[in-house]
Amino acid sequence: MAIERRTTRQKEAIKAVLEEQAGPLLPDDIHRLAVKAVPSLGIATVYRSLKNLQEEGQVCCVEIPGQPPRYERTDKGHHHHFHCRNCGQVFDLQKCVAGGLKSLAPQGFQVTDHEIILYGFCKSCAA
Amino acid sequence: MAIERRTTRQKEAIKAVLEEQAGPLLPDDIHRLAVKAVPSLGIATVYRSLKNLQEEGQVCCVEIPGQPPRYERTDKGHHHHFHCRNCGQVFDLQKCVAGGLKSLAPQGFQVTDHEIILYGFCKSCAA
DNA sequence: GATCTATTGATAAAAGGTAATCACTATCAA
DNA sequence: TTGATAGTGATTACCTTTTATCAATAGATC
Repeated sequence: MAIERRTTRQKEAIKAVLEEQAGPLLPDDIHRLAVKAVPSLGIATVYRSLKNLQEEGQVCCVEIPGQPPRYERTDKGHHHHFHCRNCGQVFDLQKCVAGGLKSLAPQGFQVTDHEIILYGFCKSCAA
Repeated sequence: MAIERRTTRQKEAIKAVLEEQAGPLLPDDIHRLAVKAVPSLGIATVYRSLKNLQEEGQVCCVEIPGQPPRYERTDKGHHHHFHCRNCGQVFDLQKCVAGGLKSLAPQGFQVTDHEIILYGFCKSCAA
């Protein structure tokens, strides 16, 4: 039998944080933000909830090279990310240049998907 | 005073492996290949040499999201990578669509560099 | 060849992020 | 309200990659 899922303040707080925030967040960021709603929230619960939300398809993992995984809602559609070299924050990009990408692969290679990451300085840090 | 650098069979073997191989390699791959030339080679020496070669600018680090760092020569110029979802190998791509990329960033964002990673199946694994 | 000391190799240990444990709490159907 | 049990929180354990340790080895200079 499938495990009976219960609604808890902790899960709701974690989901709310992911709803509100635009870009992908680190487990630690999520914890720091969700603690405001549920002060007793432990980091273990954040990891557990993220795992569950991933299994349920509500949340997905975003990996920036050399950094631990971040998490974001899956309902944002295909997009890529910008990583600020100053503040470390990750922002969503709206558009995608996927069109020409497949042509980059050598003959015989089969491209199923791709990742584009821009690096630089975000609006606040560039100023 | 700067540290006096000595030429050793170990360092030569590690550099040779990086010369011969096309794509970026994991420290463990480098070790496995270089051991053929210097059977006593330890993994610690691979890490030490990679660190030195990086400082000297001869080698740079390639990071595929969710994977440990790989290393490759710096003399290959600007290029990106293809990661095979089957065999896990990483291949170099020759071309780059950098042209349109800066337009992806929001107003006020300053793009300094970028990363493109294609995923799929390499020639051998697609067959 | 002798000497100095950078380098090595085996190992232990660190670092960073994640998962397991377990007693306690709180959800929810009855 | 009650009872069964999913969920929680603090902590420990874990896992993988990387670095530190240290006695032994081996380049480079004379």
